Amino acid sequence: MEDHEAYDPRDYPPAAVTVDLVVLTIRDPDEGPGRGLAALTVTRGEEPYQGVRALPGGFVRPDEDLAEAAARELHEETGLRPGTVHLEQLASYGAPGRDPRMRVFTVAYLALAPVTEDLRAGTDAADAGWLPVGGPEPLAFDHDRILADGVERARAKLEYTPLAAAFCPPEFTIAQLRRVYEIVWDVRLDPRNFHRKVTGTPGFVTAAGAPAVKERGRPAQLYRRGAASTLYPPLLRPSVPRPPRLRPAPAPGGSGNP
Amino acid sequence: MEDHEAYDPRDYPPAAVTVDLVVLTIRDPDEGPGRGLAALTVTRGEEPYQGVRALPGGFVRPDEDLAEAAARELHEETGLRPGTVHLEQLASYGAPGRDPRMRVFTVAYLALAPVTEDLRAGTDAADAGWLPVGGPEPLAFDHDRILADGVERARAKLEYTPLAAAFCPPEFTIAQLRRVYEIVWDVRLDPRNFHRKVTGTPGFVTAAGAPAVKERGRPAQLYRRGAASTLYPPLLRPSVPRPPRLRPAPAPGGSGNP
DNA sequence: GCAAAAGTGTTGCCCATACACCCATGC
DNA sequence: GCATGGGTGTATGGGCAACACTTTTGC
Repeated sequence: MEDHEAYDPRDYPPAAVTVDLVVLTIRDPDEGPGRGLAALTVTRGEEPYQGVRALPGGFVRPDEDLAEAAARELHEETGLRPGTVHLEQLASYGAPGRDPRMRVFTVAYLALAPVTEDLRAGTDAADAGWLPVGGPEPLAFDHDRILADGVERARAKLEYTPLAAAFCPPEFTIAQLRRVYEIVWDVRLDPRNFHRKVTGTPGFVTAAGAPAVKERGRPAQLYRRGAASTLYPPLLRPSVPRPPRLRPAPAPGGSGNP
Repeated sequence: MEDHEAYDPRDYPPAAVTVDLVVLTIRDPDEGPGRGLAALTVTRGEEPYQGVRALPGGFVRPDEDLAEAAARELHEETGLRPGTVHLEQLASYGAPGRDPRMRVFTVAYLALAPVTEDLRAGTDAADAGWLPVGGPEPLAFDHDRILADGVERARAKLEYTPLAAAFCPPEFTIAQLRRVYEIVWDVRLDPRNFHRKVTGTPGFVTAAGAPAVKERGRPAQLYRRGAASTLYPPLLRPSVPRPPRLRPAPAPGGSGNP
């Protein structure tokens, strides 16, 4: 946009700007096999990559801001209304040749959808479906890279934001929330300490009036998402290996006291 | 890029994609007034916003990836070579009308430059200069918003990465590093605890051979940047007010023991 | 000696962990 | 009763803030 380089259309052949969506959800949070993170994908109907799964997305319209385009695409693909789900800008990708047809820049957005959402309500893409994250099937274009960036963003944000609740229905138990963390981080968390930590962090969750839901064992208290936008103190991933804290070494060449 | 919407040039009038740079540095780290964060700006030579300062930037060339374009612009504006400075993608902006001439999408990059760098070496923009962050002067287009996003990114990243060293010359003292934190976060840090914390975090800094530099008082040990890409444990901003940890309240409707 | 800055030792608090233990339900 | 899952109490260890104290220089 800066002007010390003039814009000459001959130097800059037509470029398209699209919005691609990384929509993540958690499947079968209580079941053993098949449970895990899944991403929304559509099967491409034409070349290139015909028949290959890709992230949903589309062109940014002339009257739209980027976030508006992302929200519109999300609604078209899933029927989810913005406000219901978390939606944030992820990153942009624009390597030459990433689409063989023309120069295409894409702005990727990350959305987190509740576990129970049914895709089929209002979707305009009947070929849409959830694809387990980390599977062997490669996506079209550079979408594997975009998906990996989205997953890593989600993993990191669970640490210092209450975003894990975005994977849960409006009312949820602490154990459900814990399973979100365990699945996304691929770790085991102590149920007792997790409970205390979550209920003790201001604004993370608020107790719902309904006292309990019954399945097996003692009924659990239901909670709703709290008002906080960041968690203090954060929940740090135990997966990162913690190197032993270094003793501040005496500086080399320093005048030690032998 | 997805294909369930065909691309029709009549629906999508020419769009340009640019890269804008938020280059931050710290001015006068030891002096009182005038010290603080500063951003690289250029004065616009033509309409719109003629004579107004703006972030440096330019068009992405057909054979360039986004990161390459950002590195090229950075070199053109400052003479800094990639590898010398930290450069990362920040966010993208594309509201309709943000440039009155045409639809312009911009991918912003954040760069952190050492304190002592002299701009004039190799710059092609003689009208470039450092503008104190937070001053009253508004920037052209939506660049105030982009700059604010860049500053917030830098503030947040100092917590869990060794990026503060990017503001320092190759060899620096712990006190210099502490002043970076104090300026960027606008807080006071205890010199003793900061020293212990930095030297005790694996990979943050490594002692340089040269024992000391003399100014006033006892000469300080010199350090270089370490190999770590993330800090564990992180240095948390004391500026965020810490609400008292909640006692996990007995759930309402729960069967308390009165 | 005195001021100034670098760097160390020490203490107390808070938090995270680990785990023993109690509570409430279905069968 | 017994299994199952929800939730609390408590001991232990470690990081961090606070601050007294020592070291090394310029004046």
